[in-house]
Amino acid sequence: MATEVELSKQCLPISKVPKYSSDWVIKVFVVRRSKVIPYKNQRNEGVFKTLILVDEEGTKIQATLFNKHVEKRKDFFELSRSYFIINGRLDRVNPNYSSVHKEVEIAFTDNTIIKESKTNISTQEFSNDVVVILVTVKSLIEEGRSRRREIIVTNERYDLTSITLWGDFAENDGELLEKMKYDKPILGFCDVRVSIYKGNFGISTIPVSSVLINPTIQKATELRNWYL
DNA sequence: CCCCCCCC
Repeated sequence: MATEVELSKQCLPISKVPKYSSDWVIKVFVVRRSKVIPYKNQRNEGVFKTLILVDEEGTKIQATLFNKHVEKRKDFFELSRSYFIINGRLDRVNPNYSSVHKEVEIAFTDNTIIKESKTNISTQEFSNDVVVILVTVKSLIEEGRSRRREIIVTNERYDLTSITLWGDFAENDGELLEKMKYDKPILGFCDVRVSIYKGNFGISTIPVSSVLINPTIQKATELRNWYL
């Protein structure tokens, strides 16, 4: 197994990895990890899990673990940790499903090697991010299978803004934020949707969104300093 | 190889 230093030298940014190739090393930071989701249709049955990863340039990419890879890779991809991915495969995104990257996503093969890195990537900025301070967390609303939870946030101009968390953002992240709300955490939202309801500007999560809690990025530090 | 993309 190559060392951390050797792997770092071989690393390519996602933007430079040749498309549809499977001989490369990237280093990514985990911004989102779904739970294990079972599926069943006419052709296939199994489980999958999706990840959203970001590299040092701020390029985000989705990765899907299918079936045996869910179990095989279960000790990897903790939130807010960095990993080397060696010899994964870059596949074209399936237009039927949402993906955070327009063209490609990562698939895992039997030849793919994952190695945790001891140093986090030094990303200062994620593409499409909104950095705010948490003000209030409202309660979870369940309607049928739908789950949503509204939170109120602010920026340094005191623009109070409503963000609606959907699905597992409402359940998992929402519950975590409920517990942390008095600490006034800084939140980084990536790839969210802007909406106008009754003349009010608001934000909603979508399935490709990610939420970073107290991210170690410049904008978060500036906002924290403003608040203190 | 794939579930969700929504609401007052």
